[in-house]
Amino acid sequence: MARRPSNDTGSRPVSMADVARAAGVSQQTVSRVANGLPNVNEQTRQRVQTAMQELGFRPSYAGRSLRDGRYHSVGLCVNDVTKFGNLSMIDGIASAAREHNCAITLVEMSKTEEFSLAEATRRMAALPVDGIIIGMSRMAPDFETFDPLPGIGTVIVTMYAHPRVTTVDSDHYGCSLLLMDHLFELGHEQIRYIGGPSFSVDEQFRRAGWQDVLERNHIESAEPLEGDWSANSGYEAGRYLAEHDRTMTAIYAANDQMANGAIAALRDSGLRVPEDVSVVGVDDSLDDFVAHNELTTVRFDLHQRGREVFEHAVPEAGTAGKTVAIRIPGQLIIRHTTAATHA
Amino acid sequence: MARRPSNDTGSRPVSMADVARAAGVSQQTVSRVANGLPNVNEQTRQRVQTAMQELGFRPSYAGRSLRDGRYHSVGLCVNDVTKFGNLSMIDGIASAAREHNCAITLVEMSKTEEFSLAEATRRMAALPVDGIIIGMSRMAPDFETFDPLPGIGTVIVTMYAHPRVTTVDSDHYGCSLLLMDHLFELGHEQIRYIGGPSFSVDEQFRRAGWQDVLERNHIESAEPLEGDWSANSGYEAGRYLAEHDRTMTAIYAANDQMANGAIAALRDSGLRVPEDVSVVGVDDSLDDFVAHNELTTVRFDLHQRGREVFEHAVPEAGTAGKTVAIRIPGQLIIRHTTAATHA
DNA sequence: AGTGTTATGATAGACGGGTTCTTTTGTCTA
DNA sequence: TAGACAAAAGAACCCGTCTATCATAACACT
Repeated sequence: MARRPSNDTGSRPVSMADVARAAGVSQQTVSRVANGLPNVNEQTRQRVQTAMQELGFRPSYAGRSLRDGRYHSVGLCVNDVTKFGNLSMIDGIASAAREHNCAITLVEMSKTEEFSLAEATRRMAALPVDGIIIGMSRMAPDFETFDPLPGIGTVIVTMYAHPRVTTVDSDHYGCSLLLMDHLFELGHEQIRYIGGPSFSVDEQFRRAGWQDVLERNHIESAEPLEGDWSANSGYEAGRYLAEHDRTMTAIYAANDQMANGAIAALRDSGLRVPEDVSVVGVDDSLDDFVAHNELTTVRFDLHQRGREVFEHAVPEAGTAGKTVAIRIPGQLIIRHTTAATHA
Repeated sequence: MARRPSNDTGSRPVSMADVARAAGVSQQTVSRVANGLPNVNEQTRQRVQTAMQELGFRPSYAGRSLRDGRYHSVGLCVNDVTKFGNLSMIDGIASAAREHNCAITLVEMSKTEEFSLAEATRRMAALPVDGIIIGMSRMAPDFETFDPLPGIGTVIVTMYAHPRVTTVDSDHYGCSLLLMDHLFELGHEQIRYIGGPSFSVDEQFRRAGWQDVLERNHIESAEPLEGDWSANSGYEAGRYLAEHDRTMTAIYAANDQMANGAIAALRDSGLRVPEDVSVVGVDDSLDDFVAHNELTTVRFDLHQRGREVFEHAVPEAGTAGKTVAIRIPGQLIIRHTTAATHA
């Protein structure tokens, strides 16, 4: 059987051996030069470096990884790259990874189908990753029973806590408390809620926060409305509320996009914001899209979340072991869609 | 020197040899089971699989890659994940990669600093990638002189053509032609332009398209305005135009966000859209953020672009070799911010 | 008994980089 | 000129997976 050619012409990538042959030295000397080790004659070093240049040598990632058992990459699994939550997750993790001189190995699962943590883990495990991060934007069917792969750091980005896996997320419950407290201080009590799709984990926690605050204040909560995160769905909901609820003084929309839609709907219905109805959102995501963004909202520190996620997935000496659940608080940003009630 | 333990307790990842030992078979047989080869007794197969389960065996990515010289991942280098163009690129490539059962190795370069293609290539080359994709949203200083690394597919996402590298992009020049033709058909001639930052490659081509159409029709083009892609910058520009240009009948904003800002500015200045001034944008990116999006715009098929990019970066048998420049046309979407002139 | 089939093991080598150990070469000193 | 010592370079081997041979059983079918 024909041995692959010794790279006179061959398509095989250039190895240290090829460089060694070209420079007339041993492969070890090439290694020494490549890694800047001492005890190499200056003349020899030159010769080797020239050979490297000419042959276009690049060290084999596979060979090196095999040797030192590390990949310098962290695996990230999301279902849909474009969703605000996932995007901001990628961004945050990317910058944390960069600080650690690490790449991200990104796998996008099906955008529509439900996916299990086991499946996500299985796919990530076949890739060059030192740690696994799974964005769980909707409840996985095997969340309770899931066991992380031994020997590799695993983090799930979600609000739910897990007994055997570290979870990290922005505090989607706490943001509701911030906003609701703000509205209460302004005298609002009849606060309607426009949520995202009910399968969304973020939605579940944001809604729970809204509901709990009302209950704690002994206010009977009116039925929450369900949107799909889009401005149009917020508009629909806003229209409905403007026409059917005369007692409402404020709307809490579970994201800024829906809040923006709701504001448009209220104004189209002849209601003033914030004079007649106050509106709040979450995410602080409108700036690029809307001129003079005036929405009161909550901003999350997504880079901090990225760092936390990364550092728990790839524990840097010592941090290892403990399973924790980290919730990163948001920050209330008061603009001009909220005002005190008249009463 | 102490040999690493044979994994009674050791932290070394589980290898085939470990599984073989546990199952009391040879490494050969484990390999046969792992790869579903025939000629393995059903009972033995069971035993091996059980051992794999118990030990948590996962085949070494490094070992396998070293062996068969492929990584099943494509490298993607961008400067800022969150920018619309980059995000949509990631999304398109991710879905193309998934179709090929491939992952994406993502490297984010500095968001602010200029980066060279050589630098990007150097970093990507040290990672497990079968191909390299570089998003060049601003002109790289070494674009002209850049030589791709031999032996690895390289694609630059940009409108500029390159003699030695395949480039792919949405047609940021053609989109201007589509929009300008549309406006001309409606009778507009005094069409002002609100562009993105001038260092942006997309901006350069969109503006060139606007300018060329005017010149071709022997219309002296008024000074283009420069924004930063944000709605606020579009608002500023729109305000300025409303106050200083009485002859203008249409505005071409280089993206939807600025268009949206411009519309708000025009209305705040007492001008009606589209009755007094028509407005168009590019990207079709408003839907999620704005209720009842009525903006006439151009939509790009970002998934097609992703596929083209991917398939040229990782040529599937045969496609290899030729350097091409691919421009994917956009699609004009006429909504209700454009109308015929009165005259 | 002879032939073939199936199951498994033993051994080795390829892949590329890096470490460790050993050998060679060169220089300086007594 | 011999001995000491350091610098330079080479040889061997490991990492884990896969494949390619052989070799050796056990078993079935004529």
